[in-house]
Amino acid sequence: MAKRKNNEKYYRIIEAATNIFAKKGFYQAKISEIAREAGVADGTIYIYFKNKDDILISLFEEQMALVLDNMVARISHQDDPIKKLEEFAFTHLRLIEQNRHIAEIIQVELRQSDMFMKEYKNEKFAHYLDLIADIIRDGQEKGIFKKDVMPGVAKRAFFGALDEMSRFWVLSSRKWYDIRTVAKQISGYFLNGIKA
Amino acid sequence: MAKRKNNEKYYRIIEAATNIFAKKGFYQAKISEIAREAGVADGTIYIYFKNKDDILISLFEEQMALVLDNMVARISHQDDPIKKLEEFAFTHLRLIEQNRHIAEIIQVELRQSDMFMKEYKNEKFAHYLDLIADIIRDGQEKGIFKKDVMPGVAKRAFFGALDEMSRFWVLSSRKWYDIRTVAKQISGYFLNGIKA
Amino acid sequence: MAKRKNNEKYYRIIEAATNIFAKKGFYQAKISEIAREAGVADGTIYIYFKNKDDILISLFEEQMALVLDNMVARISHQDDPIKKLEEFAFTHLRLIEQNRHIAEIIQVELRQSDMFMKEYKNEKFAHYLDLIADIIRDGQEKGIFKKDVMPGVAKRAFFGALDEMSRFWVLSSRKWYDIRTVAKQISGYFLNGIKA
Amino acid sequence: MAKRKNNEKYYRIIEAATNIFAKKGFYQAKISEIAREAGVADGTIYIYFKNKDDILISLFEEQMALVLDNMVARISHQDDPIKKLEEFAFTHLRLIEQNRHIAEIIQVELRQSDMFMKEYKNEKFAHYLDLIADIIRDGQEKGIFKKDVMPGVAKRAFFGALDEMSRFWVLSSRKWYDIRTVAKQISGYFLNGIKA
DNA sequence: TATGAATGAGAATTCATTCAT
DNA sequence: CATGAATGAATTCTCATTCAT
Repeated sequence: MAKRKNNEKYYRIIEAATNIFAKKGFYQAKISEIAREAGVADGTIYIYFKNKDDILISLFEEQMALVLDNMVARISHQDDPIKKLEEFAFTHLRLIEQNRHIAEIIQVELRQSDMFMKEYKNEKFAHYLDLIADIIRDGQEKGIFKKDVMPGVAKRAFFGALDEMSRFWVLSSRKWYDIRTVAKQISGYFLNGIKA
Repeated sequence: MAKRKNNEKYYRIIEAATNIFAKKGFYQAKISEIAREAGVADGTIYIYFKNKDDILISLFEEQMALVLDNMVARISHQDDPIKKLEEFAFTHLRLIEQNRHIAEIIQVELRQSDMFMKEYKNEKFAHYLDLIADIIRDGQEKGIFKKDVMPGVAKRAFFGALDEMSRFWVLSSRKWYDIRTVAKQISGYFLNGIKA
Repeated sequence: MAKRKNNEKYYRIIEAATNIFAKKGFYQAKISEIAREAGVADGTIYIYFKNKDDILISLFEEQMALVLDNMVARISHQDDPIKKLEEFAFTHLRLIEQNRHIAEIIQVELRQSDMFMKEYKNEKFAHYLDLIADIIRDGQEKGIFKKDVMPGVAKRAFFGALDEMSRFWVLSSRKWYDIRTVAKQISGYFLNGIKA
Repeated sequence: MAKRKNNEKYYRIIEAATNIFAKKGFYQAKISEIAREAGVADGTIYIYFKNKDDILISLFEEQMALVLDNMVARISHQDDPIKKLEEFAFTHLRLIEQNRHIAEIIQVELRQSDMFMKEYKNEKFAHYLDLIADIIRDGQEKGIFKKDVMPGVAKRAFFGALDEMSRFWVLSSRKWYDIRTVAKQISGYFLNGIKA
């Protein structure tokens, strides 16, 4: 397999696949269609990717890396765990809004890959969730959050709340609520719920 | 298409499909395997179902009907909106625990069907979410919950929190937390967050 | 197999099949559709017919019997071989015009049944062609037609000329020529060609 | 779809299909059998042809192109419209005799394809018929043929006469008449019939 | 590296026919 | 005779992947 990084074609294929997966879904997307969209030959895709699942997973990893970096940068601007969680909620929802294709892929198509759902160890995603757990633990140490809150449960509850809202947006044709309002609401319930 | 209701074969096929989908995934499940498991001929499946997607959707509808009835019965035993939400969380998670196959299908396989994700109007599920919204509105009227909580957002946040926990369980090989504890935690965050 | 003759259902099925074959073609026509159109159960068809090919062949035989009787009656009104051939041409074309469904089946669908084309001994059709040969032989004996005309060739040439015209009509959406004119033209070429 | 022309595989498949269609009939011919006979994989056929009907239609077009060229070359050797029609009859029948497979396909199998019968605009065949009409018009202008002969009817009558004879040959196991005799007979009836 | 023609395993679905009622 | 649910064999076509150039 060719060196991926710093290779233009690798990113052309990733981008083409993002569009096609979002438009057609993982199983309906054809390798030849991705190749055409990327302006390469079918066979070329197999120089950069092991197989179809690998395109999806690579696409996901590239995006999650950006999302992670973005999120880390945003919340590092805040010191207060409460502000950090508010920032997390808003940044997450804004990302979904600004990248409908990516959001749709993560919400819907990613879950169509058996390899992804059942075999892939999703480290980037685990890391993303752990950003939340870390904030909560930090807050507990600072005496801001209740001691009996279980970070491993709370991180999932918080992410799940945001994620369900995202799913609703992605699957709806129109947006029903303002992002800032929703972010406020969700972090509001949660923060009041875990505050000491 | 033959009459479905009160027909033994219809339910035999639903049950067989539940097992096979959970074991292999929607796309890897073969009609002939479902037929064999159900003890009918391949063609018989097409007397009761339009196509493979239809099996999945029918399976979902049958289960959601049971889940809805079950949930309605459980929460109607409670008067207090707070108790109702606690009961909802516990009942939802217990249901997932007791029906791993069904949970796995709803969490994973259902999302592999384009027909389900993109065409199907999911009324049963909307109804399920609205049980939560109704409890919240009731609590607001009784002055128990804050007036500024938006039921349309809160119902998704609450469900999302439970659902993400379910996904974690379904995709994990082992169970990490006790159900009652998790239900308590999640309804705890949420209730403290929205209480007046 | 039930007695066919004098049985209403037998004829109801024949009629239904005539419509469905003409509309959809032999291979696209479904037994269940014919059954529905005839107002009987699928299985009932197999009481009156051996199989699908048998429906087509029976249909053809019933129609050819009518056509033959009709044609024999018409040409027996004439004594003169020339008048007989003119009458044959006109009667044949008028039949096609008045029974588009039947014409279409004979022209198109009948030829889609392998059994019909390759195994079936088409006695009714042979008899129909022999009406022409008989007229020609009669004319030769009376000194009206050339002795060197070969009746076995001429009967096919005459029928083929009429049949090709019919095919054109059946496959065209509109009628291009007046029947009487065409019958005149065709019998005209032919009669002048074989007259002594 | 790959470039067809100048591609060896395209013609290998056409030839294999010709044999299989003639031997088994269109509906009994299996794609995998054609592929095996052509020495290619099943999937390869779909690189060169849209579907099974397309093989049949392509086969027909390739043959009709040859037939047309052949016929045009033959009749252009003659100046006299009478000689031209005699040549047409003989060439047509000889072609049928020398290409039993192709004749059988055109006579029998082609008519089993709904796409061919109901959608395909048969330009090559129309052109073939018009060769006859052109000769007749030419003869009329030269005062050789009667003015009242309608070329649009006469071309079908002449072709139909030849075609019915061909059908008879194709469906008979043995040949009953000598080609030159039959060509003479048929063009004889017809020419005497239309001569001024 | 890049290509794209070739591969061929694989599976959903159809529908004529049967037969228990 | 009539029914129509059940059968299951049978086949087209798709498309991820390979590999000779």
